[in-house]
Order: sequence, then C-alpha cells, then structure tokens
Amino acid sequence: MEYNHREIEQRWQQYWRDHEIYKATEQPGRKKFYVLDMFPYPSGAGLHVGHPLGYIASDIYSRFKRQQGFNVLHPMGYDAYGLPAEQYAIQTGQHPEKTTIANIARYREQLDKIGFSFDWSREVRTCDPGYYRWTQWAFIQMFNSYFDLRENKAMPIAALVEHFSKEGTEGVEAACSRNLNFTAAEWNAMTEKEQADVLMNYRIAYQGETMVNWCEALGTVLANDEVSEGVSVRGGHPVEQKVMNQWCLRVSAYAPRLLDDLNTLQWSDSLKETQRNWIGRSEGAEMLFPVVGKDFDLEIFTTRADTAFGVTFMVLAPESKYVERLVTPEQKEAVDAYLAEVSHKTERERQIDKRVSGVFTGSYARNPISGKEIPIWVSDYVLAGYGTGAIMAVPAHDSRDYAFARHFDLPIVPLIEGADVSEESFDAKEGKMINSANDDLNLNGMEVKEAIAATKRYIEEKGIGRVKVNYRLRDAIFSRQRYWGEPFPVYYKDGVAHVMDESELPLMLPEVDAYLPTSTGEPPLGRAKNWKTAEGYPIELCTMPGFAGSSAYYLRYMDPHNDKALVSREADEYWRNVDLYVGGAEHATGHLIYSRFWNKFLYDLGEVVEPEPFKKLVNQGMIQGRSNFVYRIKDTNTFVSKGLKGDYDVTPIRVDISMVSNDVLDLERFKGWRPEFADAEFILEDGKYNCGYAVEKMSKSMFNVVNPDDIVDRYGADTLRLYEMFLGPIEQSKPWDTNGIDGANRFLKKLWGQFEKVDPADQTPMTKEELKTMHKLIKKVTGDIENFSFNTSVSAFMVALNELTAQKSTNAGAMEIFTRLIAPFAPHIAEEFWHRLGKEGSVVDAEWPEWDEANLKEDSVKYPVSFNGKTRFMLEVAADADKAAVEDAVLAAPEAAKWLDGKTPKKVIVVPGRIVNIVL
RNA sequence: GCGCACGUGGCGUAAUGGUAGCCGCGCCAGACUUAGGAUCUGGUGUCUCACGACGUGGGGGUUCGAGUCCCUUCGUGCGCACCA
Repeated sequence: MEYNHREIEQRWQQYWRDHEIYKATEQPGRKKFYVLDMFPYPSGAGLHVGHPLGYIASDIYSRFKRQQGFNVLHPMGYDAYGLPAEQYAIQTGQHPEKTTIANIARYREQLDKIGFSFDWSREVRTCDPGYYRWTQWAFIQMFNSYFDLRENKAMPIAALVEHFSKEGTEGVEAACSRNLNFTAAEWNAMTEKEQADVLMNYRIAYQGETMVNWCEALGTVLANDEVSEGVSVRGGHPVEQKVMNQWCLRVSAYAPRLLDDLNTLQWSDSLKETQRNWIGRSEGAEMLFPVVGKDFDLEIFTTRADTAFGVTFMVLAPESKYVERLVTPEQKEAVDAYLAEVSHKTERERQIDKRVSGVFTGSYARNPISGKEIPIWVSDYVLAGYGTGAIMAVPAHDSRDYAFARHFDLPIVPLIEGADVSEESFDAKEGKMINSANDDLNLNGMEVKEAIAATKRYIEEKGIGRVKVNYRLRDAIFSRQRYWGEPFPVYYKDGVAHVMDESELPLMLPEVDAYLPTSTGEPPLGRAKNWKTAEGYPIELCTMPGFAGSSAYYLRYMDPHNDKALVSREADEYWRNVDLYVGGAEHATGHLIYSRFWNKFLYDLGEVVEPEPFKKLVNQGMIQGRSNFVYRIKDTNTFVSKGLKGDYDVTPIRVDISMVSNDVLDLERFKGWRPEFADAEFILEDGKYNCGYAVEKMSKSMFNVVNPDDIVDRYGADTLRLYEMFLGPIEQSKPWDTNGIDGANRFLKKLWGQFEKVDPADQTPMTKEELKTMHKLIKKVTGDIENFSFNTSVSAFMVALNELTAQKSTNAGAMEIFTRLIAPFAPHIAEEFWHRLGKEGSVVDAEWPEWDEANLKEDSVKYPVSFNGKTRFMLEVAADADKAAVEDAVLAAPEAAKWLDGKTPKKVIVVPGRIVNIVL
C-alpha cells in the first residue's frame, strides 16, 4: 500500500480531536512542563511557511516532554489587537473585530493542518473582553501602586498617602518623575487636585508629559518607525516633536531587577546582551553646578567625574525646563529660533543629523570644583530623556563636546598626560591626570580610575553631588490615539484621573461610526456615544498599545476561563512559569522587556509566584523567500533559459514560484499567467527552461510566498514538519528552498515501505546490529531534542533507516522504537504505525525509550593510527584491550613498519576508543 | 563608534580538541521503464592516470594532535547608537 498522507493525517487529526488528546489539566504532584510559542498577530495574508518554524520546534519539544512523562501545557492564542486591522477598518468601514475574527479562523485552519499538539480549550484572544478585563485590571493595580526604592518593589499607593499625611516626603524613597519635597502640613493643606498631581508623580501607571512624534493630519502619536524624514510613512503628513500628556508605565523603576535577573535565565547570550544594552546601566555621579546670579543649581550626570577640572562649558537639551529660566533677554531671539528649528525635527532625524548646532543661553554657571565661570549652551546633541537633560562638557576628553567646542570656538583643556587634543579628543579612560587640582583636591598624577573614585568621594563630602547609577531604559508610553485596543478603565472627575472599580470590568470597547479621529482631533473613542461613567464622568479616549495584551498572556493560559482572577493561586502554583518559550528575537527590547516588567509587578503584589516569566528562551530564525526569475530578451517576447542568458541583452522578470519546480519553469502555466506572455517564446537548455533565483523577504509582491497549506496538501504535514526542521539550526535565518523537500518526503515514503515489510505480530528479538542501530538512534535523538538540534536528529533518523534497510531488518521491535522516537517529529505517520503495531491509546503518550550503552559497545575498535598527527592507517583492536595492549598492537602492525622506518617512537598517545598518535 | 554572533564542497549543513565534509539537495553513471517532477543501485572536496599531495576566510600561537582553544586581521549578519 502506498503512503497516503492525506488520508492518514486527516484520520489521526480527527482522532486527536475526538479524544481531546491535547487537553491539559492541573495534576498536583505530577511534574509539569510549560512550552509556549509567541502568539501570532492574525494578519490578513494568512500564514506562510516561515511562521510555523518555531511552532514545529516547540511542538516537537512538548511532545517529547510528554512522552517523557511530563504534564505538558502547550497552548496557543492570538495577539488580536493591532494596527493593520484598524487601517483596514478605516479604509473599508468594516469593524476590525470582524476582519480579526475572520483572520483568526483562517489561521486556525492552517495551524490545524500541520498537526500541532495545542490545547485549544485554553485559547486566548487579547481582544476578547474576558481576556482584556485582566489587562485593564493590571493597569488599575499599577495605577494604585508606587515603586519603593528601599524595598525595591511595588507597594500600595495608599501606604505613600499615609506617609505623606504624617511625615510629608521626609524618608520617602520612591521612583518618581520629579523629586518633590513637602511637609505633612503642606500635604494636608493641598487640594484634592494638588494631591492627585503629586501622587501621579509616583504611580507605576502614571500620566506624564512626554516627548512624542505627533502627526496633526492623522491625529495620532506615531512610533519612530512610522515616521521618515519628518513626515508620516503613511500619507506623507508632517510630523512634529510635541510634549503630550500620555499614560506611561514606570518600567524604569524595575531597571536594576530587570538587569540582575537576566543572570537567572537560560536565554541566548546575544539576547541577554541586547537587553543589557537596552537597559543600559552606567555608574557615575550627579553634580550640582550653581548658576551665576540665580538661586538654583544645574544638575548634571557624568561617568567621568575625574574630568571636572576640564569642564569649559555646559549644554542643556533643547527640551530642558531650565532653558527658559536661563536664557537672557539678549539671547532670547536666537534661542527661540533654535528651539523652533529643533522642534520640527523628529528624534530620529536628530540622531541621523550629526551636524553641530547649538546656541548660547547668555547665562553662566560656576564649576563647583575649579571655581571657574563657564557658559551654558543649548544643543540637540544632549538628550532630554537621559540623565538630567544637562551635561558638563569636557571637550578634551569627549568627542561630542570636542566637536561642539571646535565649532563654537570654546576652550579645550587637556587633563591627561600626553593626550594630544589638537586634532581630536582623547576619550579613553586611561592615563595620568594633569591640570586637575584645587585647594583641597589634587588629582594630578592619579590614574583615571583612581581619579574618578577620588572625585566622587570629594563631591559627596562637599555636598556638591552624589554617586549615582543611571539607566538608559525609559518608561513605556502607554497611550495610543487609536480605536482597536483595550480601553483604559479611567475616567476624569473635575480634571482628575480616577481608575474604575475592579467590579466595573471589563470596560467594553464601544462602537463608533468611523475609526478616524474626530473633527476636533480627539481619538476615535471621542465618537463613541455615551462614553461616560454612570455618574456622567467622561472616560479616557486613548486605548492601550499592542504590548499591553501580550504582556501577561502566558499567565492567562494557566487558567483561561477564570472570571475571578487573572490566574488562580492553584493554577499559578502548579504551572508557575514558562519552561520553554520560542519566538523571534525581534521582541528582545519590546515584548520581552514589558512582559518581564509586568510579571515582576504582579510578583511584587503577590499575584504570581515566579519573579521571571520565561525560564528558557529560544529564538527561531526567519525564513526568507526564494524568488524566481525569467529572462526576457530586450524588446522581444522571447525568454531565454538562465544558462544561456549571457548571450543576450535580457531583463530579469520575477515569476510566481508556483509556476516553477526545482528552478524549472512550467511553460504552459507561464503563458497563462499574464495575457502578454500568452504567445511567449522560449530558448531552452536541454529542453528545459531554467530560472534564476534570489533570496529576498517572503512577500506577495515578490511572488515568492509559500503557503504551508500547499506543502501539506502535496507532501503532507509530516513532511513539512521534518523538512522545516531539517533546513538547518533553528536559530538561524535561512531561505525557504522547496528544492530540498523531496528528500524529507522520500524519507517518509521509505519509512512507510520499511514498515510494510514488518509483521506487527512478530516477536523476534532484535539482532545485535538492530539493537545497535536503534540504541544509537535513541541516544542521538534524545540528546538532540534536549539541545534543540532538530536538523541533526532528522539526519539521524535517515541514517538509522538506511542502516535498517541495509540490514534487511523486518523486526517489529525495532519499528516500535522508531515509531516512539519519530512521534514528536511526524506524529501522524507515527500514530498510524502505533495502531498498526496493535498498541493501545495514542502514540502521543508512548513512553520515550531509553538507551542501553551495552548495546552500543563493539567487539573491536577501529583505531585511526597517526604519525605526528597525520592519520596513516586503520587498525582493528579488541574493544577490551587496555592502553598498553593497543600500543603494542599498533607498533607490531605490519603497516606501522613503513611509517616507523626503523625509528623508536618518542611518544605514543592512545586515547581509548578514539585515536592512536605516534610521535617520532 | 560600542556590543554580540558567524565564516567548512555547487547548495543547506555535520563533526565531546582525535579519520573534516555525516545527512539531504543538486549533479554524474547505471538499472527498471513506451513514458516519468516515480523508484532502486553506485559515484560525487580540489589537484593527480596513479602513488600521493592539498584542503574548514588570511596570518600567527598553544597542543602529540586545531574547523573546534588563544591572539591578530579581513569579511558577513544582527542589536544598540550623540546615553555624557
């Protein structure tokens, strides 16, 4: 009988559904394993063959763990809120929910065909009110919390209120937007609004003034990648930098813990390094520079306190609130002009444009260490969002300050012995200090590192600064002026933001008549009728960003239908956190930071038991497309095969890869593709038209999208699964190359053929050879799966089958082991074999076999014998021979005489079972 | 600029410091075929008729022995990027 993948796969998928084989339940006392894929955004284009790569890998792993006896949780769901559905809604007027649901149905259909072991009873959708009520719930908790720096955790804001009413800010150490100081009496005298403003400064979910890319025409904030050259990518409308009141999450408060706990995770070094980079810890000092003639100080952050004697000017970010207070009447016009110029640039443009620009404020500050008066400038090379938005400039030892000093002709004072600063700055943190002494601090002669430490001590003693660790990680902007997202459970009473009561959740996304901003520039929710609380207070018009719904979804899978809690204590204590998380590395500085933050916040509240959400993480590579080309001879309708195109002047034209097989063009289909090709003529090679190819992004416009449905239809899901794994290491990006898929399919057909030769009732024990082949395979595949090396395990199956074929094996026992081992990779064919072998139940629960080293032992070992490291001949020696015996056998071997050439070896190295090397 | 990966046949790749190239694709030859986008068998790093020599981006080092470890250099990819 022939291998009929269609019939087999359909039948067993039905069997799995009918028996709810993949349904997971909490079983206290039984060891659990949680395998998670990053859930997809269901786009209108459907899945292409790149999407399932990670899903196949995680599916193999979870099936493997299940066969090893673990209680496996392997869920799937949809990240259903997103911009494409909203854009489509704006264009067509169709409700984004409608298209999203249709896309989800399509995704589900495609996923089902591949035979994944997902527990669909736990599916979550971020746009489902039963799900997003918990996103809103978490937001309320964040609103009602502040971050206590002494406890290093989130605490109830009520505790802070109590503290304020008794002691004011005295003794408060909390993460905040600005440092505040007031007494209990002052607090108690504040109005409700004033108190609310103060608390907003401490809340973990807070409203704050933030610099954003604002597009007036679209009426929304845009992300940096949605803006190019000062205009919106969509529509080309002007975009400006604008300070707006936005909801934010105080992610920055968690920076130290997000950094430290990376060490507890089994993630790739590169991913951890990316996060470390993003969090950007730097040790330094904050110093106060008194402003001449004013009663306030400028605060700066520096990692090079040692260079304080070389500060010849200071620079403020254009957005710094000090600019206004420092600009003198004479300089006002120039400063205003500069600020106007800068505000028209996006942050991105400011980063790209490296030209030096800036303006003098007219004010001076006093260097607290050298006592010198120095001018204060404004320039956009100083970032408002990092440190204090102001710097002390040391042109001799910082290349940016150097460029600025050169451009505006400011003094440059070298501080390190031997540093030549006539052409460029000396940025290295090494060398001996010079020019660095005042009455009670002398750094001269010190190494840079000593000098940094000495200066830090000095400024702390003198009260002109303090040691400070700064982080680059910024708070997350949490508002979006969009429709298709979670509504904020926030209303405004007399201009003060209040969160709703948990009992009022979910706050349902209202219907609107259009998905565009209102005529007055309000977000789309401004169109909703009666968008008010029962008491008539207006509700927040922004919605939450994409990462809101994806930040805690792994928790919801543990207990997806619970309407009392995000996750019950019991379910959370059983499943705990994700043991293996598989997904793309592009989420390194987005989702994977937010999710860790969100989890830590819930951990602080005691809502979850684990401080980290994802123990082990594997990044699967991307699958690129492989486009095909035909070559038209210029000004003709004649196409020349690739190998002959050099003889003509040709134009390459992309052709749909469905018309091409193994780079050979189907001429008839090509003629039917486009009317202009109907009477095309061809110049062939060996009767074939060979196409060219290129590796590009997989996309519709390149005609190179491969739909997994087509592969499943033609070769079967098992072939697709094996082939995607066989393509190469899972973490590597690689082009999809349909040319190789026949190999995987051929293997399954051969395996099928091999099975046909087996009599399931035959009880004959395995021969020694069969035992060796199978136990070698068990060992290899077990190790490979643990190491996520699926390409090598697929190879191992091929080797084992070749060996069994060569042994003319028809042994049912060997086939049974093969079936158990290949079940995670090719579950349909394995299920078929399992039942034909007369086994009970599903192969999904077939116990994973163990190998016995005794079966791998040989009677004799073939040693490669080397002379001075170069292998000269092979010699078979009894396996139980000890080192000395092997050495004797080798030296006595007739082949050895030729290489020994009568000499006595200086040294003979015998590595048992591996090699013999003779040094002459 | 900083950080992190990675450079092996025509291609995808494999190799606990121990016979480099397993497995697959492609290609070549043969078998079976009226036919084959089918199947089976054998071959396939380079040079050489052969013996053999040379081969893991280049250069150096450690080692009895290096694709693997160290230094250096070139190249490719990714991440961050005016972060004081």
